[in-house]
This record gives sequence, structure tokens and C-alpha cells, in this order.
Amino acid sequence: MAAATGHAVSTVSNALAGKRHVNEETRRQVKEAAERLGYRPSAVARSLRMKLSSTIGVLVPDVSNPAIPEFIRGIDDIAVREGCTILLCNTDELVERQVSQMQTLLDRQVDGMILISQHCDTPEVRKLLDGKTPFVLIQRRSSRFRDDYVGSDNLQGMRDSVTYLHGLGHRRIGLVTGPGTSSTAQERFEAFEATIADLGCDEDPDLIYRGDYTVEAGYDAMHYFATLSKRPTAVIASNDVCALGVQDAASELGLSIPQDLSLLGCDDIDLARLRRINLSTLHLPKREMGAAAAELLMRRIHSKRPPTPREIIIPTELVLRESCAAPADGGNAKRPAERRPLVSPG
Amino acid sequence: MAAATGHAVSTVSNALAGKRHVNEETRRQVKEAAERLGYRPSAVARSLRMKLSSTIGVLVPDVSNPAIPEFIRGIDDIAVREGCTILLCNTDELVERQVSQMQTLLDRQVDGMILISQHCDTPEVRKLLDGKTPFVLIQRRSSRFRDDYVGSDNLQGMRDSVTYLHGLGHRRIGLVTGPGTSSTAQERFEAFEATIADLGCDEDPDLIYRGDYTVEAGYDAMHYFATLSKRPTAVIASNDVCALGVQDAASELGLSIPQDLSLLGCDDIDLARLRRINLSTLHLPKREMGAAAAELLMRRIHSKRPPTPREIIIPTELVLRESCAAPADGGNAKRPAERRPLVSPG
DNA sequence: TTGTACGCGTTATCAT
DNA sequence: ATGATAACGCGTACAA
Repeated sequence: MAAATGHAVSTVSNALAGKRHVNEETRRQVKEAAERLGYRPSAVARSLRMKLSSTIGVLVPDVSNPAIPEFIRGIDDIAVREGCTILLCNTDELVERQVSQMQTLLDRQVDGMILISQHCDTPEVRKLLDGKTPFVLIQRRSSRFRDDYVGSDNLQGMRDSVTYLHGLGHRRIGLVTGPGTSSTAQERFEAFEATIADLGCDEDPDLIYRGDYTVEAGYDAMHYFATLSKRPTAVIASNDVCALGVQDAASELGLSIPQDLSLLGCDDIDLARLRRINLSTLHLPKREMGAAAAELLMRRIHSKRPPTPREIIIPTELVLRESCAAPADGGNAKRPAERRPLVSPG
Repeated sequence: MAAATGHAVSTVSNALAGKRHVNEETRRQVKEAAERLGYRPSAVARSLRMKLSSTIGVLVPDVSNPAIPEFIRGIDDIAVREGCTILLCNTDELVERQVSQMQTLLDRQVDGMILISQHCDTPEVRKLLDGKTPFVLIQRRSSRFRDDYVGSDNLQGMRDSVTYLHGLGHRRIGLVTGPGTSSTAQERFEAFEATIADLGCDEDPDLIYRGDYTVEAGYDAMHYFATLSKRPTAVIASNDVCALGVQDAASELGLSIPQDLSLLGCDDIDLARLRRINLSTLHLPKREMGAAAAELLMRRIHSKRPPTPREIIIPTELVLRESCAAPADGGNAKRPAERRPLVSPG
């Protein structure tokens, strides 16, 4: 390319990048030649030289889990704006896979990484995180380290959920937890127990089902709950996908929602609003969360001195549709079976 | 690193890569030193030197559309096996975005690209495809060029769909098409018309709604169909996501599925099997399709001489759940003009 | 304003 | 079996 124009390589570089002052006429010549030859600077060579690849790694459990893609989209929104491209990795919740993927990303000189619901306290993982490559955590944070983090307000969200069901008259509320390794799941679990106690609901360990974020978990949980002699009148699922599993099992068991069972999800996936699903749920603005994480990452990438870690806690919002109602027996049989009208918000 | 061991750089390279014969003792020393220093060869430098990045670009309309992620997962399955990482790009069906993303991927020296339902006949796009970088198309192929392609058997699939509904007694069958730019949508449309004619069903242009692959398209389509004086007794949606929209609108209109309306989707997304959805649909093994595409790409990447383009057409399978039944009137559409309450959406 | 020369970290080639 | 050296294609300090 340099030869083709008769100019020096540096001149070409500068003409194209527009860094240094170069004669208008020269620039025109160079641009014209580049256009004609279909020349494009090699991003790889640039990365090697600059030690910056304009690339960010994104680790997720599994893209094909409906709970995930919105995060990615949010990240990408910011990434494209910044001229970055996403390197995507599925880890299937397997630490070894995660470690090897992170290793690969580091080898590729990614400018930074975003870990969505990934292990972040495993020593092996932490070792890789201790390097100089910036990273941001989403929905799963470390108990021992302070990192850039974007998560939902799990405490308030769960408190709202339980309080809402309590207000409807429920006293026996079942919970399907997320995986124990997830800080978000942990936080929600603790908030659940605390609120249950505060409100004087049944504190029955049988009402806790340890699950994860899959349809199967919800399905199995509901079948388990059905075996209880004192069944819950309401169930809070680990997320919407899980709630779908609960719904499914409930149908199978001949339990109507919300008449026989109230159900609350978390996430507000696009499908939750469908009349067939009609799931009351805790809305999480995932695309915004992804974007926020990417912004945090960019800040860290571009700043000279490492900024102090920032945690962004996104408020959640209870979206009321029609999967919840007063329990058939009025909750404790202490209140009339008065049916509350359910108003869905716009 | 080379200095640290006292050996030559080439020796280090060979010891780690295991390409050339190197003394066992030397190799041990090098490996030990690498371990101790946490040294890892730079993938970027390697890419520059080898002109291979072990990276493949994947272009999709939008990750957050539920129809997409399974493809990506299938691609990734093969990619990890081959030591490749995925560069993910969302194009939102915008040609200019697609072109610029492809340009970027090419700049990054991707070993190949997989285009999922992307424009592939636009001159601007074709110019980039004409280069030496291998690529594979998924679900949207060119009419003018023969490329590596993985798609579903749209002709047979649609034929099966229509035949099934016809067998149930339906004579007025509505179709929500995918976007006109999609070859898959086009093929299905043509197969629809042909089969409708073959079977002697109503060939009414009013029964064709030009939509796309979104919930909204299905929703709008159903509301449109409802305005027809002679309404369809069955609807085939562009895909499951779209079918969900049809379902939703049907609920809103007070139409029961399958009593008042039969509905057939396409894709068999995970959620279709839920009892609440219970959608009869044309099963597409997307993860396998993604994997097949990646295999095709790898073959092309690794072969010396460009292989002749191969098209892999994946057979579909009708999965019968409970969204279809015989029409209420036996299929002659001579139904009384009884007006159902129309509820306008919010 | 423009050109020269070097280095980024590899691998391939050639010589030892 | 190993070492020295030349690319790969860019950015940049420095010289002109």
C-alpha cells in the first residue's frame, strides 16, 4: 500500500488515521489509493502494536437460555458505539470451562471482560482477574472483593415480592432459589427469609426448593411442592424461565393460576406479557444493565489510573399481571375470601 | 520470556507449541519457566504472523430474538472444539450495519464468517463476500450465487404443514410470511401457495399477511385476519415467536385455540412445549444447524483449494401438540356472521 | 510536512 | 537439537 502511493508508510498511516497533520493533497491521494485498492489497515497489527484490540470478552452460562441474550444486546449497544466487538463465550456454569475461556480471551488481548453470572471467587478465576485486564461483573459478585459490578436490587425486589403476596393474604409462600453459587440468588434468598420473618409468614424450610434458572428447576420444584401436606399458596420462582416451569407443572397437576396458586417470576422476559403466560414478575431492565456494565468497563479501559470499583444496583419493579390472587382460603382462613380485583399496569 | 530461560526465542516457541523436535530437558526447562512466569504466547502476534486468528465472525439480526441464540450455541459447540472464539455482531436487519460489521470482522482477520439470516445479495455485501475469507450462510441464501449454506427444508416443511391442516378439514388457511428479503420466508411462501393450490384450498390473497419474525407481526396479523369477512380457520405463522403473537391476539379477540382457530408455528422453540403455549410447530434443530454450518466453515478454512459449495438442507418435523383441531364448521367456512367482541389493544 | 527506523511477539527459514 | 534472523503490518519517536 505504501509503495502504491509513492508515500512513506507513516504518511499513509497518518493520512488514514488523521492523527498528524498531513497535506490535504497528500491525504486525498492516499485516500483515493486506499479506496481504489480496497486497502484497510490490519486490526491485528494495530492490536499488536497498541496492545489494545478494541475487543471485549463476554462470558455467559449459555446464550440459549432466554435469561441471557438481553444482557448481551445491551453490552453490544455500547460496544459498537465504542468501535468494539464482542467475543462471546459459553461456560455452562463449569469453572474449568470458564477458566480456559478467560485464558483464551486474555491471550487475545481483549481490552476487558464482562462476566455475566460467572464464578468470581474461585481462586483459579480470581488469579486471572487479578491481572491488569479490566472486567465488570453482572448479577454475580464476589463476597471477598470489591469489583465493578452491575446487579439488581435483590433485597428490595424480594421484599416487594413477598410483601405483595402477603398483602394478598398469602402466608405459606414457596421459593425456588437460583444456584447457590450466584450472589444474586443468595441475596434474594436471604431477603426472602428476612421478609417472611418480618411479616410473620410460615418459616417452613420445606417451602424452600433449591433450584436454578431453568424450566426444569421450576417444574421439579412445583412437583415437589405438590407433595407437601401443607402446600404453599404462592410460589416465587428464581426467574421467569423457572416460573414457566412452575406454570407447566401446575397445569399438569390441575392447579389453576392464580385461583389455586399464585406465581411470581423475576426478569420480565418479553414473553411474560403474553396473555397465555400472563406472569406477574419483577422487572429487570437487562439491556440497560448490560449497557451500564459496558459503560463501566469502558470507563476502566480508558482511564489512566484504575478507578475505585463501582457497584451499580438497578432498582426492580413489580409488574403485576394475572398470575397472583388472594389464596382460596383467604390465607389463614382468618380473612374473608374476598377477591381483590387485579389491575395490570400499563 | 526468551531471555528468562537463556534459550532462543525459536526454541521457546517450539518447546511450547511442540512443532519441532526439542530436547526433553530443554522443553522441561522452558515449560517450567513459562509456568513460573505465567507466560502465555500472544494470540495477537500469532495471528499477525500466521494470518489466522482462530476467530470466526457470526452475524445475526438480533441476539435477543429468541429464534437466534440456539444457532449461535450450535456454532460455538464446534468453535470451542476447534479452538476458535466467536465474534458476535447484531445487524438489526440493516444492510449498512451489516456491511460495516463485516468490514470490521475482515479487518480483524477472522478465519471465516457465518451469516445467520443476513442480506447476501446486496452488491455491497457481495463485494465483501467475494474476498478470500470463507463464509457460510444460514437460513437465507442467495438466488444468484452458490455458497455454503445450511437451511431447513422449507418446501417440504410447509407442504407438511398445509397438508396437515387440510387433513384436519381446514380450507381457509392464513399465512403470516417472514420478511421478503429472507429466502427461507420466500421458499415457504411459494410452497404455501403451491400446496394450497394442489389441495384445492381457498386461494385468497387476503389470507396472506406479510410480516416478519416478531411477536408484533403475529399480533398484527391476527388482528388483521379478524377483520376479514371470511376469516381463516387456521393460521400458519412465520415462526414460533410470531405464533405467540397470533396466540396473544387471539386471546384478546376471545378466540380459543384450537376450538376457534388452529395455529401452526415454526422452529419449536423450547417454550413451545409448555402446556400454556402448547404450540404445534415445525421442529427445526437449530443447534445442529449451527453446528453443521460451523463444520462447513471449518472444512473451508482448513482446505487448501476452495471446495465446491455445499448446501445442507435439514429436514423438518411436524411436532403435534394442541394448537390445531378440526374447524368448528367442518371446514367449509360457511359460518354464521356472528360477531365476536373485538377488544382493542392497549 | 514528510520520511526513516524501530519494536510489538510470534513463527518460518536457514544455518549451525 | 538449537540459535540467529527475517518477516507479519502497524504506530510512533525522531530526524530531515
